[in-house]
Amino acid sequence: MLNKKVTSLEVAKLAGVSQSAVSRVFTPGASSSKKTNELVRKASLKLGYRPNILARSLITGKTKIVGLVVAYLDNYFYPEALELLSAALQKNGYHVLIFMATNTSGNIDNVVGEILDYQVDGIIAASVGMSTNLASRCADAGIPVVLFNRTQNDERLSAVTSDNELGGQKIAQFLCDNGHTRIGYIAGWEGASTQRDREKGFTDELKKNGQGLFAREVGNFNLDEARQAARSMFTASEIPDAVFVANDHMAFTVMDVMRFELGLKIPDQVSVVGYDDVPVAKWLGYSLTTIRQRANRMVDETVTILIDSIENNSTKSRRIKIDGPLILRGSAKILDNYGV
Amino acid sequence: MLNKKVTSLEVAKLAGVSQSAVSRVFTPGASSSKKTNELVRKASLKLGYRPNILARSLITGKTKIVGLVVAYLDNYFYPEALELLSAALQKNGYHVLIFMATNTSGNIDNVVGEILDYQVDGIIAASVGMSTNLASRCADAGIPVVLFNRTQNDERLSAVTSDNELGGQKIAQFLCDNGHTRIGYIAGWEGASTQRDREKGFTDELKKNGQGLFAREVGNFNLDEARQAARSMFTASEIPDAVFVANDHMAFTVMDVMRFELGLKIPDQVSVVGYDDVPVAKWLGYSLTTIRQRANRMVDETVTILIDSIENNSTKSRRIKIDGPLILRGSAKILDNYGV
DNA sequence: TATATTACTGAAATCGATTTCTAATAGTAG
DNA sequence: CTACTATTAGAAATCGATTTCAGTAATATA
Repeated sequence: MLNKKVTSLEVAKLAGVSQSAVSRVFTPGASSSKKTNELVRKASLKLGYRPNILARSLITGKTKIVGLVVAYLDNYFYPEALELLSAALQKNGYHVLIFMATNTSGNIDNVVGEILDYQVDGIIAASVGMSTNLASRCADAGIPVVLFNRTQNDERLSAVTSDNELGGQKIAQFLCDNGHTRIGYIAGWEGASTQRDREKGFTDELKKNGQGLFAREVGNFNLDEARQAARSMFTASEIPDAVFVANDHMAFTVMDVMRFELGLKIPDQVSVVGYDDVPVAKWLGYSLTTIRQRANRMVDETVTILIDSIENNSTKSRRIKIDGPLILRGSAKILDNYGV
Repeated sequence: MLNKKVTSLEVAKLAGVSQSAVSRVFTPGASSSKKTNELVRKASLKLGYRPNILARSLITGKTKIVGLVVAYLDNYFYPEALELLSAALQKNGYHVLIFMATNTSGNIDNVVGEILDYQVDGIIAASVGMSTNLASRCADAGIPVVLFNRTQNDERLSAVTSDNELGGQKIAQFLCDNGHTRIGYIAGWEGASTQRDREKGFTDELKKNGQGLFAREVGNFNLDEARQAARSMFTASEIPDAVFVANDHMAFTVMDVMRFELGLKIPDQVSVVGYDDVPVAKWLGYSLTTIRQRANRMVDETVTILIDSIENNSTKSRRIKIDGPLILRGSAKILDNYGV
C-alpha cells in the first residue's frame, strides 16, 4: 500500500484529475470544488500521499525552517529555552534546524553559512554573537536574525534579553539593604553583553549606595575558571560578606568551593546571589537567591519578532528587555526589618 | 555585490560556461578542467554563490537532514546527549531538525509525520517510543530509525542504550556488599525500557544476595511524583537503609526531601544511588553515587548506525548496550573493607 | 432568454539545482 | 599523420511540487 515515494502526479491519476488540482487541494486558500476535493483526498489517503515540502519550498521560497544556533547547553538556562523555543515555533508551523556552536570552534560564521544553504526563513542565535560580515549576508539574503539572551551593536539584528542592567541594580540594592559592606563580584565572559550589563547595573547601584566593589574575579561563564575565581576571592586575608556571581551556573560551583572546600557558612558568613533562576537554583542542595529570567516571556517575544519579520517582511529590528524579579532563597542573608 | 539569491545560471553566465559546468564544480567527484574550475570559483566568490541545498536534494533524494525527536530536556542527561549528537552529525555533514515531543501531547506520531515531510534521511528518537504504525511508515519510506536510550520490541528499529540491566545489578551488588539490609527502590515510568531493565537487574541481583525489595514506590521520572514517593517511603514506621532511584534527576529531589524535609543524614542513615551520572551528580551539593551512562559512546554508536543505514542502505537493525561504571561518591556508605 | 460574472479546471512554465546524453576537444599509440 | 581512447562541455531532461494563463462550466443579473 504505502510505497516508496508517492507524488502528486500519481494521486492525480488515481483521482482522475490534473496534477494542478491535487496541488490546489493541499494549498490553503486555493479554489477547488467539493467534488475534486473529495476525490483527491480519498486518493491521497489510499496512496499515503503527503506533499514534498522541499519541492514546495523551492517554488514558494519559504521553507518553514528556522535555524537555531546555540552554544552552552551545560548552562541549564538553555535547555529550558530551547525546549520553549522549539515548542513555540512548532505551534506556528515552523521547525527548527539546530546548530551547536561548540565552545571550542569560535567560528560560528562558517556553520551558519551551512544553515543558510538550507534556505531557512530566519535565524535565532542564542547566546552567540555574529560577525558583521555574517549579519550582512543575512540581511542581504533577506533573512531576519534575532539574538536571544544577548545584544550586539549591529542595527540590523533584533535582540531579546532580560533587563540585565536592572537585574544587576536589584541585586546591589538588595545586598546593601541587608547590611552587607564587603561586596564581591565574579564576572562572566567580557565579550557577552549579559556580563557587561549585569556588572554595570550592579556597580552603578553600589555606588549610589556609597559602596564600591570589595573584590572582583573573572569566571568567564566557565566552571573551572569560576572555581579558581572563588578560591582566590575567598582565601584572601579579608573576604567579602556577599558575592554576586554573574550567572547561576557559576554560582553553584562557587558555593561548592565555599562550603565544601573552605568550610564557609552560607549565608551566615557570606551571602551568594546568582542570575538566571535555572531549575537547580530552587533545589534545596543549593537554594540560590537569584534573578529570574522569564524564559517563557523571552521566548514569546523572540518568536513573535521573528515570525513577524518573516511573514510581513518588516526589516526594522527591535530590542526587547524583559524585567525579572529577584527570587529570595536561602543563599543570601535577610535582615529582620527588610521589606517592612 | 551580494544580492538576493544567486543561482548557478548567473554564475555560469559570468564565468562564461554552462550551468552544468557550475554544478560539476560544486559536485565532488565530477569531472571539470582546471580552467573552468578557476573561472567558476572566481565567479562564485564574486557573486557570493552557494548551491541551494533544497534544489539539490530534490534531485539527489538526499537532504543530509536527520530528524531528532527528544522529550525530557529537564532531565539533564538529554541536553548533554543532544549536544554530542548534534556535534557528531555535523561532523559528518548532517544537520539536525529537532522536534520536541512535549511531555503533554503523547502523540509523537503526528509530528514525526511532519518531520517526514521534510524528507529527512534518518530519524533519531531519544527516550521516546514509536507506534508500530509509524515505524511501518518509516520502514516503507526507507528511512532508518535509531532509538536512543530506549529499546522497543519492533524489529525494524535499531536501539542504543546503556546496559541498564547490568547497571541495576551492579548497584544491588554494591549495596549488599556494603552491609545494607533494607533496600528500597523508586521506580521510573513503567512504559520505559530503561525503567524496566534497571529494576529487573536490580531485583534479580538482590535475590541472588538473598534479599528482596524492602520498599518500592513509583516516581515516573517526574519530580513531583518522586517527591511524593520519597515522602511515603521515608515516613513509614521502618525506613530503608538504602535506596536506588531509577535516575539521577529524581534522585536529587529524593535527597532534598530526605535531608531538608525529614532531616535524614545521607549516607549515615540512608544511602542513595542514582543512574545516569549527569553533571550535577558530581556537584558537591549532591555528590551522588550513580552509574555513568557513557553519553559519548552512546552517541558515537547511534551516529555510526544511523549513517551506515543511510549511506549503505543496510536495512538490518542493530541493538547496542553500553556498559557503564559505578561512580562512587558521598551519597552512599562504603564499608572499610569494601573492595579490598 | 441573453449576458455578465464567478468558480473551477488542466496545460504548461517555473523554482534551482543534478545528471544523462551527445558532441567536441585533447591526448596517446601505432 | 591517422586512429582511437579519455576528458571535458553544453543542451536538455529531470526531481515534485506551485502558479499563471486561458478556457470552460456554473451561477447570477437584467
